[in-house]
Amino acid sequence: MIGKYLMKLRARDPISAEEEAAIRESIADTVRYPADHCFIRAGQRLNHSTLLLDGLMCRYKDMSDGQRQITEIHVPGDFADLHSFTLKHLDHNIMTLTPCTIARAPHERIRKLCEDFPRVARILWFSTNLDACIHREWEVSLGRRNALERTAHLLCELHVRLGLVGLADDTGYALALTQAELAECLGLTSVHVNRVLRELREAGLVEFRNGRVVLLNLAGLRRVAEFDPAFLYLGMREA
Amino acid sequence: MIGKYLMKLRARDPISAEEEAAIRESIADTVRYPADHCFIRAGQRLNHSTLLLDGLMCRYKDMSDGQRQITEIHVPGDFADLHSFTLKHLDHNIMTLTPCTIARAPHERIRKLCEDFPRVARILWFSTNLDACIHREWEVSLGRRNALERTAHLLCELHVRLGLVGLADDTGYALALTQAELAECLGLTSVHVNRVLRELREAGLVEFRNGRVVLLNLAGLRRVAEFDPAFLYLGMREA
DNA sequence: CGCTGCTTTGAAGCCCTTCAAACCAGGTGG
DNA sequence: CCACCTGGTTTGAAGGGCTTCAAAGCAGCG
Repeated sequence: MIGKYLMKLRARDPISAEEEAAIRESIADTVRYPADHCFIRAGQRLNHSTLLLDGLMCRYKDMSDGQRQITEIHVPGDFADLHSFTLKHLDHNIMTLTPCTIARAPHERIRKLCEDFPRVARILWFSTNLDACIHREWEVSLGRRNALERTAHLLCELHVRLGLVGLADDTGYALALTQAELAECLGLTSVHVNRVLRELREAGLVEFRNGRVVLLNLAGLRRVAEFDPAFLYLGMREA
Repeated sequence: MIGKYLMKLRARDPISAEEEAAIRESIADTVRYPADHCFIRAGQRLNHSTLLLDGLMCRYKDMSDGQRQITEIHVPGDFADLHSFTLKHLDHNIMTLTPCTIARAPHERIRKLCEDFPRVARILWFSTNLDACIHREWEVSLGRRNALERTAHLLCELHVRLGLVGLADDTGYALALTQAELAECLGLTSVHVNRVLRELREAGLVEFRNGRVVLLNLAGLRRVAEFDPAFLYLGMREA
């Protein structure tokens, strides 16, 4: 059930059988949400964290004029709000983009898990730091990359992150996002995202149609984005 | 010596005398760096974390064309690279913006501190999550706010963060940044930052001259930025 | 078979960049 | 003590990338 999560953890750190069992025990129940469902609001007091098992969700902030900025996309195997364990309420909303299955881990159980297994605590801490790495890379995209590079970069990022949990291969991956949602990630308008996607398609790099990203030329796409996956810390970190 | 750090922690969580002593013991030594000195490079293996005692520093990423994006500014009392405790190497560089005094905490001591004091561990974890909150707010600025709002927002953020450690008051604060460095935070050119600062000055909101931010109309500045300090988690989080 | 939501395209305009040059203050050496 | 240099600030003019506004096209679905 939480196999994708363990798969992702083990891509970066070894996990013993005992640790795995303890992690599994921290899950209380699983729930299904429909698409476009905002299930965590900024400021709301939280006492559990949400592990995404299936589907796509995002963190976002609303502007007063109705615009929104998505600050991170979550793929299966991500803890969408593990940071609420220390923050207790969030500075942003979280919503589903597609129908989702999630598992819930009460903060009380996470606390016990961390105290019993300090190494697991560091791994959980690491995973929230990884969210910050993704945020930083988005800051670079939003601040310094033009629309084409920025879009290409996001598609590369999602390719790697979905690949880690077996949901992407060399040919591409399923991505049930609208162009408007992409625009909300990229700090662009949906009109311009549409033009950029056309440009990427006509350049023979990538095609995004009917909820699927088809990689026509991955090396070329990465070159356009100047994509370096190092920010995702794929290898083992300890000696 | 690490008084500003404790001051900042206590703005958000109570710290007992015993915990304070343990935190103090995790510091090995203090060092001084000159201005504009890059002392941590992306990818470099790290075995200690850097607590900023005095001065300003920043995290930044370089682009291939020589541009850079600053992803966060650090003020005294900030752990500039506490995340290296779990990441072991960083995805970005860290450099001083002014001459700085820092204290160094070996990862080995942080590990012991966390295992002996799980509550302190959660507070340290919280503080890296707070960096992520700041990153998210910058994503919103870079993605959705125009140059005027974005600049105003950053000046408001620094006002609050410096105020927390006694380095800002109602009249303003010292900020030894160049307009080019501001531009690197804001995803703008220094030319445009200059024009925006003039606009803020002529609107009677804020004046930035000779390394000092003079607040002429804080309420007005916050209104322009639509600044809400909630993302900095100033209050106590626990019941 | 006509909604509804998403995609696509065109035309006009604006915010910010680029390029260029003048200005200014502080520090250094003749 | 001033001439010079250097790094930062300021301003102008032109251009471009992205937005805005508008409307047509298209697919899935009741």
